[in-house]
Amino acid sequence: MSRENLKNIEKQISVYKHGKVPKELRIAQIVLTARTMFAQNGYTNSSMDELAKRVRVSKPVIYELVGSKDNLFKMILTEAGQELQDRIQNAVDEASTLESKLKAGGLAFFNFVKEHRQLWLALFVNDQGLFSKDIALIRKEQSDLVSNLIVSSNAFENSSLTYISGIAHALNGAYEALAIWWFDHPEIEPETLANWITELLLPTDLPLNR
Amino acid sequence: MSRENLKNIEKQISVYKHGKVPKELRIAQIVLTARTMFAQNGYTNSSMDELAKRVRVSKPVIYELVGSKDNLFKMILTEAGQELQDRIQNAVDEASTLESKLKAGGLAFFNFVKEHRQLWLALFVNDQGLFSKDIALIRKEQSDLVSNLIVSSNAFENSSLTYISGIAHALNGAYEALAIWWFDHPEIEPETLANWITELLLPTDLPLNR
DNA sequence: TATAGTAACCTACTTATAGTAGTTTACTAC
DNA sequence: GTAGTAAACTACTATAAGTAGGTTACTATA
Repeated sequence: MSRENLKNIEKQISVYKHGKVPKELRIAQIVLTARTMFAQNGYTNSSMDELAKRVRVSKPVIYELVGSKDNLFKMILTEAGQELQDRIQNAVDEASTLESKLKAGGLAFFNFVKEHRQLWLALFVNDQGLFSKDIALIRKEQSDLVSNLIVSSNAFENSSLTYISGIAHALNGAYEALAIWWFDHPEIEPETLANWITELLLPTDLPLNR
Repeated sequence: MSRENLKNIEKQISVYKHGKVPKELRIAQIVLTARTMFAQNGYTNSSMDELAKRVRVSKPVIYELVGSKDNLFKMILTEAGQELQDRIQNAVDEASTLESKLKAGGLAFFNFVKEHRQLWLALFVNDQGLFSKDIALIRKEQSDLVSNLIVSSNAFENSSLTYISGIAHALNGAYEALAIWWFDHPEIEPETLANWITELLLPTDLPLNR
């Protein structure tokens, strides 16, 4: 991601005294500036007027070079997605056993998020602001429900509350992702889905709807 | 959710010949109409002008009664979130063992999604359109990676590809949710998070970072 | 060194949509 | 039948995406 950083690009640009900068360089500057802007403000709260101001260029230049706000966001999204994917794939490839592959892949993912917190949030999670807090609240309530379930069952009796809270959120994320996946597999019964996740958490040797 | 349906409300409204409808009734009509509109078009692609048209009222009436587009969406989001929460809680309460509680809770969730597919998507997942396809593509690539991992490890050797695909998506959802949760627990190391999910999937009896 | 061609850029607009100021209409109580 | 008010309206502002059409500065060739 961003093989060249913004400082470099702008140094190169400063050479062109009267402001006529070659296309490629200008595009790189726009994309990198936009990436920062989206990370700071999210998609909706970023405006093309502001971007033009930051790049010190008029709006039609932006549109000429990157097409539209949507397209600009998609470029950034796709590039970041590719880097994330590559990093996970490499990590997995370099490990040998299933367990070490899972650990390595997970670690690669969390390291990516750590390095690009704001950007990751803006690109992959939601259009920050507006409703993220409200949705977070609903998620928290559901996770609390799961946490209570786990605690009262003594299934993880030697575990810390932090761990349980994290696992509860992870579990809710799993349900949600499975529900999204379900849109493309509508023939599956709700009972089956519920069984899948239960079985994943509490493995039994009983034959299951797999 | 929607103790009264829209048909009922509009029947009551039709009594008021010259269009002066009591506040409460009008609010109910607006909220229910908006819920349908948001479910159909998502937040961004819904406009207050269109809502006013559907309700056959001028825009200031809408603003007088529900404040703003944001607020309207939040009302609907909160109500739906509350119903979802209640249904899961009831299902969990009525079951006895941990396993049956997990199944019942999961089933309640998936039934809710089934009954309100479009609305659930619009409220809880994303502002449809724009980037949902691009994000879905990235998620799919990552899930494929996980699927391949599972298949090649023979960890689930008697499982169908559909099941494996679903589980892979669920697992990715778990990672993502844990990363979001991480924003509120930044002191935790990436390694710890990666271990948590690995351990969840492949339980060992070794002591762990819990 | 003049000038034709073009890449890069600009000013000033249109369109869409959230939100509002100020006014009018119909029902209600006396 | 008239005063008061709840409900509604017309017509506006502001912001932001996107565009039409024209201008400027570099480049190649005579």
